Amino acid sequence: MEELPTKFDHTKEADIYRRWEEAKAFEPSGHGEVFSVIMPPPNVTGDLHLGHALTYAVEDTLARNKRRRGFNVLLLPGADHAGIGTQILVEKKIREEKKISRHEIGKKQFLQEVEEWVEHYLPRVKSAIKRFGVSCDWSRFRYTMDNHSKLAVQTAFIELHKKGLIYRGTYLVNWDPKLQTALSDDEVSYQEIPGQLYFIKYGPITVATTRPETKLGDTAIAVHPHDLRYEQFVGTEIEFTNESGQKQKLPVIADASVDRQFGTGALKVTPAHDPLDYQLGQKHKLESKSVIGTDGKMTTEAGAYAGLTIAEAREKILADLQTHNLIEKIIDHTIRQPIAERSGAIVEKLLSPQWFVKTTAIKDQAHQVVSSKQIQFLPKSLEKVYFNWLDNLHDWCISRQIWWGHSIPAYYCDNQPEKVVVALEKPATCPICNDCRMTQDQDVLDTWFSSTLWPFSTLGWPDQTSNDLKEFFPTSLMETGADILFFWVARMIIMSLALTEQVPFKNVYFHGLILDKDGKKMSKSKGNILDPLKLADQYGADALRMSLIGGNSPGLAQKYSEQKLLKYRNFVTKIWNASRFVAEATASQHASHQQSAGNQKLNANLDLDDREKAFLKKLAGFETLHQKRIDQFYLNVALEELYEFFWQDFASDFLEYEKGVIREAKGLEGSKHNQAILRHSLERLLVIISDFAPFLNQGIHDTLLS
RNA sequence: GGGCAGUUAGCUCAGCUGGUAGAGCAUUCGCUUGACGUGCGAAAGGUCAUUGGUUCAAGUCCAAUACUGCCCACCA
Repeated sequence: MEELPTKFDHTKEADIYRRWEEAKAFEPSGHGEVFSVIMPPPNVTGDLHLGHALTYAVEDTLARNKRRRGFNVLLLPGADHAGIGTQILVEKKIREEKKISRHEIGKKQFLQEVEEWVEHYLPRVKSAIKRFGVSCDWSRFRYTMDNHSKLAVQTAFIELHKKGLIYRGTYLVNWDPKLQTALSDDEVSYQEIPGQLYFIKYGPITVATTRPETKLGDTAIAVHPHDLRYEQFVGTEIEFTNESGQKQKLPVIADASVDRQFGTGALKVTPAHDPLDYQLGQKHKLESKSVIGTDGKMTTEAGAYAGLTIAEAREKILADLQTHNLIEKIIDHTIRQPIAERSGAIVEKLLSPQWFVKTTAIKDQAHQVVSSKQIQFLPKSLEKVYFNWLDNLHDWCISRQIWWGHSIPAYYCDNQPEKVVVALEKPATCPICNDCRMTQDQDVLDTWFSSTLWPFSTLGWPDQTSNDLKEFFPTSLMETGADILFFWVARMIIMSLALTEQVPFKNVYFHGLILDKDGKKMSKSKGNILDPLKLADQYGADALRMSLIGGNSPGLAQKYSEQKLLKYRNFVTKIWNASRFVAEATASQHASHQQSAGNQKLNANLDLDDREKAFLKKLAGFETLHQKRIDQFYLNVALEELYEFFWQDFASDFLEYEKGVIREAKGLEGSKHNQAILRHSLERLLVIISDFAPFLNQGIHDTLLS
């Protein structure tokens, strides 16, 4: 008899996947209860990290479990065009390779470069997903910039506009001076840095500010209505000497939002460059004076300071104030600086015409569907985080002044540029002036706009007659990282309610961040990235999948190291060898019975001893509990228990026992039933294992149990 | 300033609806040349962060405290 290999050859995994794919094993069966999962589309930038691998492992394990139990399973793969992210990378590429900027290369040529980039990376993303063994339906693969997605995005924009949920207006937005685009609130993070608080004399009133250069855009002084120190000035105009030595006048207003404790209790109001000041300006009908431009330099409104960078302007204005003895004092003060998450630039708040989604109009509904359990979060604690986000929600700025993204179906009248028509096609003649050819909006949409339509745009929306939409929507589960709760999950809920009047999914499983072994975030700059593809090649995809699932608790961060991988690599080897033993010990018996593959019915006439009865009972109990764990999404617990049961109860105890009996019996006949039970038990366990380690299961059946 | 989470063996972490603490790795001892890039058997190691409460019974529920991490927020 030829020697069987003593370990699973994971280099064959890709071949196994190819066979599955050819057999079209992953398309929905068309019958049974529906289980639908739309996979989070990874960025086409091509970098898959361990978080992606974890997502795939969880989704695939669940999908395989449901599929083998007769569910009608849809697992739909896709990829995201990643607007700003991709644009930054392509800009970097042409800067390095061609030594030119995107402005030099021009929009048309630049987009060509992006398309080439995508063509290069998209296949990589697909093959990575395959490498992890994900049993998704490739015939339904979608990309956020494919033609159908474009139609969905345009339609969504138009419908929301019709409903009054999308509007255009000039508001204070987050401006990234480096990328030259507006950003949403969620794309801005804040860092605390040491700074100064300047006490500047405005005649009789001294105000405290961290940003003296915005002084040029002041249009009022605000104080608290009950502040006795300033009561006499409220409603009047104060006159004072300004930085240029000139006399200047500003009105004094009273507003309860002013903090009496801070600084001097008096606030200089710069409506064009600060959120609170902006609100004050709206409320008190103040003029707005934009002194900082989109290029991050002072505008002509800034007079003598025009053209200076913000830093230069600050320096000069402080010097000028000093000259006129207008600085009372300077103290150290920690300031919160807004940073653009993508580019790292310091974000400026400035007035700019942009498109917005009126998310605030849907937030009550968005709150309700979660509090009423129409959507369940796991872990539940994230519901509070979600509610908190909704409570603080502002409308969502969706226009971006970049090039790579979905275009906006809005057309301006050339004669009256303030007039706009929103439509799928550019009107042949302008319905406003009946004269011009109209110009399309040059901006593109925030990447997340198309992402938020994903649960239904992938299923055929806006085509209401789509079978997939009818059958699989709302989807059963969304599995993703807790870090994109706001960016994505919350907005999917809002957009789905606004456009389909349904929830997008019934369950959300959030996994936590995967950290390195020291508990640090993995990032390229730190050089502590573990590449899941390399790990899969080194240890096998099954071991990788199990190591990620085994260490994951919903919502909690996990420290990850190759040590965890070793545990499951050994588990794979253990399963292989237990199967190898059973195969060898039962080969002749098995053949003589000519059992058909998959027939796991145990002959009822077999005479079982107590030990065997006990084991089979324990096995049945384990199977029941295991399925319960899976149904509750406790995959980590389910896997750990499987590990224990297989290794201890099956391999070390039961298998060793039967091995002894079979050896004793020597002759085949004497141990026939022991062999049958052993084989039967193994096959039952392999069924469960196949959810977690599909390649291994396939390999065992191909090589050992065939 | 507000919120959320974590704190369990040396390390990494499990522990569902409360009932005399578990795994992997590391350590110690023994065994094993035919399933097992090893495995098997055994040992050692924890007052489950602290304090108080509920209970016949708490790592598990409640309250407070401490430390760590994360998120949110218009103190200019």
